[in-house]
Parts: sequence; structure tokens; C-alpha cells
Amino acid sequence: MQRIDDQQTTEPQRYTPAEIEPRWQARWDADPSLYAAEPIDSGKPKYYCLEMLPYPSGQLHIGHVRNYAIGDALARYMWMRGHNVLHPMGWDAFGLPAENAALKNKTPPRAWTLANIAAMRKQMQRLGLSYDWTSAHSPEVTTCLPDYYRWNQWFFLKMFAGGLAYRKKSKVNWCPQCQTVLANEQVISGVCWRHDDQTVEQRDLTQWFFRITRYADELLRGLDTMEGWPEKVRTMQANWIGRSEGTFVDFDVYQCTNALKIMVFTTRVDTIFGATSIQLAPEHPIVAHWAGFDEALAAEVEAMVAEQKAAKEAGDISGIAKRGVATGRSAVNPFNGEQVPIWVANYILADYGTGAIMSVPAHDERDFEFATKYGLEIRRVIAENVDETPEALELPYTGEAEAVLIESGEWTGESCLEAQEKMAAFAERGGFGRATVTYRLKDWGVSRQRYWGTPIPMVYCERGHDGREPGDPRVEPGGVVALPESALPVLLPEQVEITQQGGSPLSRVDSFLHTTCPVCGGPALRETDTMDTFVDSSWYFYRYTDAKNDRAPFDAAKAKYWFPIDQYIGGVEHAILHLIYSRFWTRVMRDIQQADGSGLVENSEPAERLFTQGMVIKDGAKMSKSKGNVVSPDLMIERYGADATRMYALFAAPPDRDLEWQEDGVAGVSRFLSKVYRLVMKFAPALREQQHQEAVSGTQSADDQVLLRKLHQTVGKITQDFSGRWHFNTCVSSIMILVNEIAAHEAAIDAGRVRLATMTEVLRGLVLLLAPFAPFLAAELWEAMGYEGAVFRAGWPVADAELAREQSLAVPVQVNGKLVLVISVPAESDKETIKAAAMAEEKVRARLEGKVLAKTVVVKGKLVNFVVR
RNA sequence: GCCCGGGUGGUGAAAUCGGCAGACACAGCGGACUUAAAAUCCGCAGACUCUAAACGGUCGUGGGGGUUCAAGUCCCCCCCCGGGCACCA
Repeated sequence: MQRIDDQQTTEPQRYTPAEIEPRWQARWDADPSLYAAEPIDSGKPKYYCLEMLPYPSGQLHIGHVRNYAIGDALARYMWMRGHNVLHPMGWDAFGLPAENAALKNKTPPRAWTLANIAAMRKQMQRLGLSYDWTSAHSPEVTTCLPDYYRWNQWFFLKMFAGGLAYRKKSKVNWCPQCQTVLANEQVISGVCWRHDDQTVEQRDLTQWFFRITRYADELLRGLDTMEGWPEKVRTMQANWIGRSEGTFVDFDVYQCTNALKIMVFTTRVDTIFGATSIQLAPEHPIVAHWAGFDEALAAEVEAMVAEQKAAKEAGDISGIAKRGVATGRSAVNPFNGEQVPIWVANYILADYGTGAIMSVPAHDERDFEFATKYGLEIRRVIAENVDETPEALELPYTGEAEAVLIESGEWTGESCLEAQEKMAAFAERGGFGRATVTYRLKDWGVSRQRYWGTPIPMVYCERGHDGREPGDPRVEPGGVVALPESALPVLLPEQVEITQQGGSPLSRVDSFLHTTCPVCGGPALRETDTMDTFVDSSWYFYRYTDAKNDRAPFDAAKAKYWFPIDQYIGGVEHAILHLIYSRFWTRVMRDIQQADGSGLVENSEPAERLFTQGMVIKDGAKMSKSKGNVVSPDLMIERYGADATRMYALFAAPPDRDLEWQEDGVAGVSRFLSKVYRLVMKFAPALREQQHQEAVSGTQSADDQVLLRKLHQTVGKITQDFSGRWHFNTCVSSIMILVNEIAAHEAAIDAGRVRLATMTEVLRGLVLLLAPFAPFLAAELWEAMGYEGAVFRAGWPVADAELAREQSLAVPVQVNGKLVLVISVPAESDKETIKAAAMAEEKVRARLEGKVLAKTVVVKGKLVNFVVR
């Protein structure tokens, strides 16, 4: 019994994150100002550090831990560098899982969501993430609550008034599992973004759209200036926008009593003399017209429509074999008056360009394949130069940059590129065409046939207004009426039974559905679709700057101060979803006129820099429940502590790369933290004592110098990484090297060969360096060393280049590029000295003997290479 | 097909500007401490080869070629893995 007591008092304290971490979290939670952003007139440089907000599933994923560990390290670093930091967090709280949960467990979506939020907030706090949850200005945003979504509705009204929100019937993507429509961006290679085993169907529905295409060109051009965004994301967005310059050309239908015209879209109007047919999409309106009195054609067309639909749903539209059918009609080429046959072909898409093309088999791969199959004429109109025999060129020839036109009437001899411009202008003068720009990007369909989302603030007046309210901007033809701002928020009714019946759940809630028309007071029906949840996430980071505002979405002055976001961090999977919508929304807000004529925001881009972190994988595969390879953050924290879990997430791989989660690695980091804890705690009492004394002067021993050198090298390395490369894995490793160095000097320290002042500087520096990566341990050690105040507000250490400088350099010596040995020379040695020192080595002399020294390469601080023959 | 990433020990990785390949860890092996184990500490550790052992030698960053005194790094060709786009006229 006695023995055990002795052990307890004499053994050094052990590192116990399970005890340390909750104790500190409780203290931090009790201090609302700790992580609160300062007012916009604080005078400090601002830094807006943002991580993508999570969907509150109720369980933090290990991928979140990685994302937030990166952001947290950066935010803490910026605080230590004296910035006014905004580091907010919120909840992307609308969406289908809440309805599914309601269906499964009979829990109301709101209660389910709010309970999940509470659980996840707790997890984030347990991780020690530096979010301000508790101050009076806490930025926390919950998108499913009326104080947030009312502003979605407000923006919707502004966009409706500005012609940016409109209703139309069109072919839309339908996910049978979500039981709702999806935007194009939410369909990934033909499957639903939420259900990767669910093929998306095409349906004809009337839907609300946001006119993102109005900004297509600006969104594309903006990419060029966004140097802080990864090239990959910019390229993906550029591909998605898909700008293409071309020409519309009208072809008259030959001998047609109603003077029908077919407008084709082409990027190669210069090849129009080689057009040997017109090809129409099966769903082109004129095809439907002709099919009306041609049963055979109708049957063919129907088959092609079905084929295209199936291919599109299968996600491989290029896979279907080209086929077509002649309509028996022909069209007149306005450039040369020639008649060309009109066909319907399954490779022509109705929703791109005009759904009609001029087919130029000689100079287009697809047209060539089609013409070869059906024996259509193939006519060359391009050569690499005028003198060339046309037959020399292998077909199809699609070059344009260095090619010229042949056999193209008055255009013969023109270069292709110039001809494109001139011929478009010619068509415009002749009234049968014009230059144009088309985009692959389509307007954003925002209607969702779901309950758990923002109600769309529109009503349908039963009287239809019949022209009684001329000029009222709230009214569209057919009685589509915008609610006034004073009617906001349109509250989502709480008592809604979630069923699997089709259609919008809100349409079955009579008390919601029936209302009065704000214009005429007559009976009206509310819009019962809700908004896409990507609306919520398109502007949440503006709300963070002023989350409690109940008069406006946010205060323009605050947004002006905080924006653009200095660093946005999240997964690359949102490259053409959230990230393109956010750029659109920022421009919309910029263009919303306030009373003084200025926009709601001044910036056009939301974020200065974007960082996309890699995935966390396990056993070489993406984690998923079905594979059973999910890593639980809670379990990691329980076993190793939050600091070790976070630090491992940063240590195991550079942040932009995928990370293979290995629990043994977390254990290793935990061992490292124990070592730090033991070392610092051992000397903490002496350091505490020393704080009240004058620094001791006197000469530094070699041990002092080595420790200080290593400290300052580490400070320099980590400081540099924070501002550039973000290789936090090597930051952690350099801290380990520093700690190994201190441990290696433990005997010297115990023997009194290291000054207390040195120990103070080194251990204090170590704890400061640790603070962004292991905040709990840093706080614990900081206090143990006797320092007052939060370690996260202490100044970041400054590397002293003089102290960091090596006194001697290890110089590898090579003969003919092969390493012979490594010599040590004083750091300031010049080339001659280094060369002489190298040549003096016995091993080197042996290899030079009897040879001709052809060349000597001496690179200061790098190596010596003797080239001999 | 086109456009991005990536390919380095048993594993995660490092090498930032063309200059010692494998830092720092994990796993492994050997040793100390212990009655024993855990924990901790010390040491070994790319492959092949020579040797009793040591000292050595050869090869080595997906493959092939090139530039250079020197290549994981630059250039050309090719293979594999991951991602994006794709009858977009």
C-alpha cells in the first residue's frame, strides 16, 4: 500500500487528454469573447477564415474533422499574428434527410434537425474548434429557421422583380428517390448527386428558375482573375459554363407554303459551302409539325426521342449509334442558294444551340460518320493552303487556325478564322443570320417538390387578374403574384405529415395552400414547391457577418469590411455546385440596388482564396457505411484525445491530397504529445519561477546554441508554410524534430549546461508553435509555465535568422557525381576553402589519383563534385 | 477522345530553386528496465550483392529515351491509377 502511494507522488504526471481537454473546453465555453470577431473598427487587419458548413446529419464525419482542423489551425495562427479573425460555423439545415428521418421514426423534421445540430455542435466543441457559439454577435447560422430563410424569400422577390427569377415549363431532371426535380448541377453523369445508384429521369414540368445565364459570361471571365483558386476548380467551372462563339444562320424550307425557316447554330460558318444537309433534333418543333401528317416519320422520331432519353439517363449520350431519317424536304443555303436535304438525326440535341445544324461532313467528325453511313455528299471546302490539291487532305479535316477556304464562292482564299467573322457579318447584313454566343450552362432550376425547404413567396391568384392590375410589377400573366416584403417570412407549417405520396407535401396542407391575393384580395393558392437547398448555402457566409440582423440579410458595411473571404476551405465535390451558385449569388447581391444606389455588396467574387482538401480514405477506399470502413471521430477522441486526432489529420498527408486514415498513426501522434507534455511539465516549475527574475546574461553554451538554432529554424519553417505551401504535415514533423532535439539534450539540461533563459525561450516557442495544431495541450502547458491569458492571443514567435543560422555546413563531396563522403566546413567558407577541404580528404585523393581533373563544381552550401577522366 | 491530379521503402510520406533519395512517423526487428507484461528509453532498418564479420560494390523514385558535372525534380515518348468534361455542332 505504501509503495503505491510513493509511486503516485514520485512518478511524473502523465498526459491525460481525457481530463485536460474537457476541462479547457469548459473554460473556453464560459468565455464568449474568446473566439468572437471584433467590431469592424477594431483597427486590426481583418481575416475571414471560412470552412464549408456541414449538413447536420447528427454525426461529424472524419472528413469534417480534417476540413475543420485545417481551418482551425489557420484561424488560430491568424489570431496569433494579430488579425481580427472571423471564423464562423453554421448549419446547412434544410434537405431531404430530415424528411426521410420523419418517415422512418415519426420525428418532426425540425426537431430532428435541431437535435442533430446540438449534437454536432457538441462534437465540434469537443474537438476544440475555435468557433464563436456564445457571444452576443455569434455568427452561427441555421438555415432552416425563419430568421434565415426569410432572407432567401427576400432575395427571391428581388430576383423576381429584377427578372432573375422566372417560371417556365421545360424538361427537367427528376430523381425518383428524392421525389423531386434536380438542377443540372445536381446530376452527375446521369445519376443523382445524393443517390449515386439512382438514374435521373427526364420530365416536363413547370418550374421556377434563376437566370444564372445572365451572368454566364461574367462568371467565365471572372475565373481568369481568381488566382487564389485551384486551377482544377477554375477549369471545371469553365467547362461547365461551356462558352462557344458561333453563328445563327436561317435556312428557308424549300417551296414551303408557310415560309418556314430553320435556324441552325454553327461554330464553323466558314464551312457553310460544304453543308450538304440540315440535321434536326428529334424534338425540334418543326419535326413535330411534320410528324403530324407523316406517321412513318412520327414513329421514327418517337423512337429517336426515346433513344436519346434513355442514353441521357444512362449518362452516356455519346454511346448511341448515329442514325437518322430523311424528311423528304429540303432547305436553301442562303450563302449559295443550294438546296440541301433536311434530315432528323438522333445525334442532334434539342437543348443546345437551336436544335438544328448544317451538316458539313468533310469538316466535322460526327457529320462525316453520319454522311458516310447514309451516302450523303461530302464536299471539301477547306485546305491547308490555296495551292493544295484538295484530295491530299485526309477527311474529315477539322483544323481552322491555319487553314483557308476553297470552292467557297467569293470567300475562296480567305483564312477560316477571318471568314467566320466576315461571313457572320454578311449574314447579318442579309438578314438571314448573326454572330452569337451560346453556353452549355443552363438556368438554375430551383423548385423542389419537397417539404423541408424554404417556401417560395409566390401565390397564384384564382382570378388571374384579367388585366385589372396593369403594370403591377408583382403580377405575371396568369395571376402569378409576388408577395410583398411585409408578408415575409412565409412560414413553413410545422404540422405536416410526411408521406411517400408524390407531389409537394405543402400542397396537401390546406391552411398553407389557401391564401388571399395581395393585389386583389381574392382567393389565391400559394406556391407549394420549396427552394433548392443550394439557395441556402449560396450566401450563408454573408449572413455570418451579421447573423442577428432582422431588418436586412446583413449590414452592407459589415459585408464590405469582411469580404471577400480571405480563405475558403472545403471539398472539391462542390466545384460546380455550391461554388458556382455562390459566385452567381454574390453578383446578384452586388447588383441589388439599395436606397443610396450602391449594391448590397461591393465584391464580385465571394472568396479570394479557395483551398480544396483531399478526401479521407480507409483501406484504400472512400469511407462508406456499406463498405464498413467508416472511422468514428468520437472513438478517436475517446482513445487518443481531440488534439491527437486533429494533429494526425494534419500530419498524415499534405492537406490537398487524399489521406489514408491509420489508427496506429493517431496513436503515434498521441505518444508524441505525451512526450511534449512530460518534457514541458518537467521544466515548467523552474520556468514559472524564472519569470519573476531578471534574464541571466552570460555566454551561451554549445547546447544553448543548438537548441535555439533548432527553435528558430522551426519557427521560420512553419511561418513560411502558413503563408504559402500549407504543408502542415511537414510543419508537424518539424515540431517533432524540435522536440527530439530537446529530448536529446535532456541530460545536458539536467546537468545545468543549458541556461534557464534558453529553456524559457525554447519551451515557450514550442508551445506557441503547437497552439494552432494541438490547442488543448498548448493551453495546458502555457498555463503550467505560468503565462497569463490565452495562448491563442499571444504573439506568434518571430524567427531570428541569426540564431537560426548553422555554424557549420555538411557538404557532400562527389567524384563523377557519386557520393564519396560528407565533410563539415564553417558556414562562411568560400568556394576555394571548401574545395581545398574536400581535396584534402584521403578518400577523395584516392579517387582523383592518376586521373585528369576535368572540372570541379562547387555549389556553396550544397556540394562539391570533382569530374575526372 | 480532351483537360487536370497522382505513381518514391513493408505503410503514410519528405526532398520548397536541378545538388547527400527515403526527413518525420507507423508497422517490424534487437536491446535496456520489469518476476512478467504494458508503458517508457536506446539501437537497427530501400533492394541486391561481397564478407566469418567489417570495409566495400551494384541497382534504385511507373517504363523507355534525352539534356546536364549532377535528374524524383527539366524535355520527348509510353504505361497505370484517380477526378472532371464529352455527339455541345
